Amino acid sequence: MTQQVITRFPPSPTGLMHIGNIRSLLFNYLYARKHNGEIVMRFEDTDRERSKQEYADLMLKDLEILGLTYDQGPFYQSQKTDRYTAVIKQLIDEGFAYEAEESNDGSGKVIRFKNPNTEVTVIDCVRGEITIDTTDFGDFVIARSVDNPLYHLTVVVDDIDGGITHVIRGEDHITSTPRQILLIQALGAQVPVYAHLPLIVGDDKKKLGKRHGAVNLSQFLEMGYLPEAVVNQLALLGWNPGDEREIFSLEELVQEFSLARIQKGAATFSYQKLDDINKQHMLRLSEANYKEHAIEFLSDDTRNRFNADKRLFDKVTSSILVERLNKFSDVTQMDRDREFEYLFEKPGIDENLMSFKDEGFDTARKNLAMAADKLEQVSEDQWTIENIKEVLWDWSGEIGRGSVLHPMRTVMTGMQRSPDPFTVAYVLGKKETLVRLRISNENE
RNA sequence: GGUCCCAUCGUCUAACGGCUAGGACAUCAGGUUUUCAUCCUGGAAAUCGGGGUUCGAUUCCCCGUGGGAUCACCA
Repeated sequence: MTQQVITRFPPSPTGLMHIGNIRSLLFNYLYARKHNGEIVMRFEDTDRERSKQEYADLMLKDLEILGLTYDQGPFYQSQKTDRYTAVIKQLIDEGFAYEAEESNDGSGKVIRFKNPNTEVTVIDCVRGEITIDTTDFGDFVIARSVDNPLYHLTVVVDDIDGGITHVIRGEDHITSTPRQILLIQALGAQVPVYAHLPLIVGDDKKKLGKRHGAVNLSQFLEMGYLPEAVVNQLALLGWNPGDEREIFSLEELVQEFSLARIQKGAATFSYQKLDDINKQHMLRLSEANYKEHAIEFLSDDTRNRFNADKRLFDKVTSSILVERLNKFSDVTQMDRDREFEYLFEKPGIDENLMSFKDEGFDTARKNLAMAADKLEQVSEDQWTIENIKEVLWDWSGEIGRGSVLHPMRTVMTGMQRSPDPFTVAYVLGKKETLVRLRISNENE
């Protein structure tokens, strides 16, 4: 048996969880789970100024939402200073590091690593061997003082202490890898396997950032995207299963994942593709789950009205929403456009709207009366879209479908554009449908 | 600028050196449809350029061009 795989989630709690962040964590997750390994959760919070506990808490919550579980931690580097201090002292004692006199703020000293100025070769799963001359780095700083360590030092110590076997991270870390390898060698530890992921970029090909729009998970959730869709999209940015499948749950991704199928080139984030992936994940949802999400995106007013008639919302969801939504926030837009209004209130009579082409209102009214008579014959318990359509289809074909269906749809909804009349009639129910179709009575 | 990385349709990508370069999203056209949405069918659309190696390069090598990352007492 080979060595147990251990990967890590090492975010810095200096802000909200970022898409690029999540992608790195996701790949660490997929690789570890695929190989029955473990994942260590740790916060790299040595920057005392910028790190905040609240960010750490929010990040943990995001991981939970995404389903990215870990096996150890969360650990906080800020709580391990004794260990780092010991390592720094050891490095100094062994001549690998030294205290330098200068310091930015003019006070105190700084700890520098004594660079052996050698060439270091990084063996990377994605890119092969990358050789870099470390002379360029000079004697880089590893700590502000013996008890105030910096990133490169803490990463290396934690990876060694945690027995991390695979470091999977963004390509932006590639040039700092040789520095870390130098430290690992000085500490006499084993160098992990590296995999540097291609960057996710915006339309301008630059690393995805705030200026490109939404980048935080919470923003995507607010826009009505499903966490599993975000995960799916991120996995496909820089990786593919080797065949033409595209829709995967997290579990399915674990099954298919392989470092060998990671791309080298940067990938542009696409909302259009996300929409498509999201829609397909929405269709995988159970009806109960679907409704739960959809109702969240309604205005309070509309939500209350639907809550008062759960059966109505069931019908709307299964016959209208599933057909029309790409993401759940689309219901917010529909709501704003008053596209649910007709469900609760009978729209006023608009003679122009109801007249099909140049047939005029009288024809419309006559056809509506006939349609009502036909529908009268469908019993309450047979009131389905299929049955409604069957009763009207052939007959309306004889006198012109538009002449019947257009007035019917508009008299029920009051809208220029709407779902088809059969669906609308089904949702409204038999009684209400007939009331709306029989306009003659009230006008005379 | 130094160092490093990368390069297939607009976008994400497939193609152990060998079919007409395949799929998805987007787009366009046609069809179904009273409308919108959906759905069906079809189309257009790519190997950055130049040299090699080879019987044969998207694929391997070199040069160029382009893009990106990184050069902190941030992570």
